[in-house]
Amino acid sequence: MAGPKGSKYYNIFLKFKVWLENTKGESILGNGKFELIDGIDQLGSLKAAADKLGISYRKAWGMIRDAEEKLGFCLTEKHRGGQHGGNSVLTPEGKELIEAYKELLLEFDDAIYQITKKFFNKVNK
Amino acid sequence: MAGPKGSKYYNIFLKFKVWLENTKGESILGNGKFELIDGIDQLGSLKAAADKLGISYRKAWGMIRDAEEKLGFCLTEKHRGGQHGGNSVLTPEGKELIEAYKELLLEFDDAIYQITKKFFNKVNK
DNA sequence: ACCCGATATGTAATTAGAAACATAAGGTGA
DNA sequence: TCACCTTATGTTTCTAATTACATATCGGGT
Repeated sequence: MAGPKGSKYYNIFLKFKVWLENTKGESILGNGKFELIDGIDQLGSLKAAADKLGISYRKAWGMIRDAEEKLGFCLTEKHRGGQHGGNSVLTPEGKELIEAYKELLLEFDDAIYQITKKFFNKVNK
Repeated sequence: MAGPKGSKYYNIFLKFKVWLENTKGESILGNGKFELIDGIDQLGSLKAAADKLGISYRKAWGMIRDAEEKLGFCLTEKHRGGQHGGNSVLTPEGKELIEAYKELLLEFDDAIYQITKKFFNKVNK
């Protein structure tokens, strides 16, 4: 809860978001894409990752293309055809990126907790 | 710059955003509205603040109404008519809020700086 | 009484973004 | 060679979010 019961900011929350951006100010990838990439890592296919997140394959595919295009290198290695129709796995760079991002989130959560507390303290009389 | 020249993440940046949200997951106010409120504080009128931000009066007015509605208390005190047509000033609560927000941003910047350094270190080979 | 400039607000028009639809292509095993 | 499943991608349809347009109100000063 954001503040003590009855305070002005009771049940109001401070939220935040982090993402990577290029010099043009375009978003390269944020939480949604990270989750998708993580899903590919876990499940071994874009289709399966998309299903897990409840988004269409078309959308998921576009997300990956967009991210890789803007980064300038590939996060995934795709294979189509074959016994199971195809599959996708992370490149070493992709793997590195999600690992770093996971740690980033942890550290962020920590920092945020402190800052949030201070904010509501100040604002709640 | 995000990393050393030639590194994979050269000219890629970590960005963030903070905002207030209610229990329904609706955004109450973020950076745009804070800037507007700050403008009102500095310039003494919604019109002037809107002009400063390059947005229409109609839009600015809607932003304030929306924020106040969702917060459940007023951030501004509006007067219409009179010698100069009218004016708006911040309520004590409004003033408090932008002050707290400004400090919040500073602390956020600080945290981001630390975390960013670590992130790009890990990800740039 | 009227003018001015700012607040107040409904409605219509435009745009952007997301989701849905459709279809091709690739490779392995039956 | 055909079936199967996944990657690959263009096009179109919806929907949500902005922006634009149009007006009304208010009160001090001239």
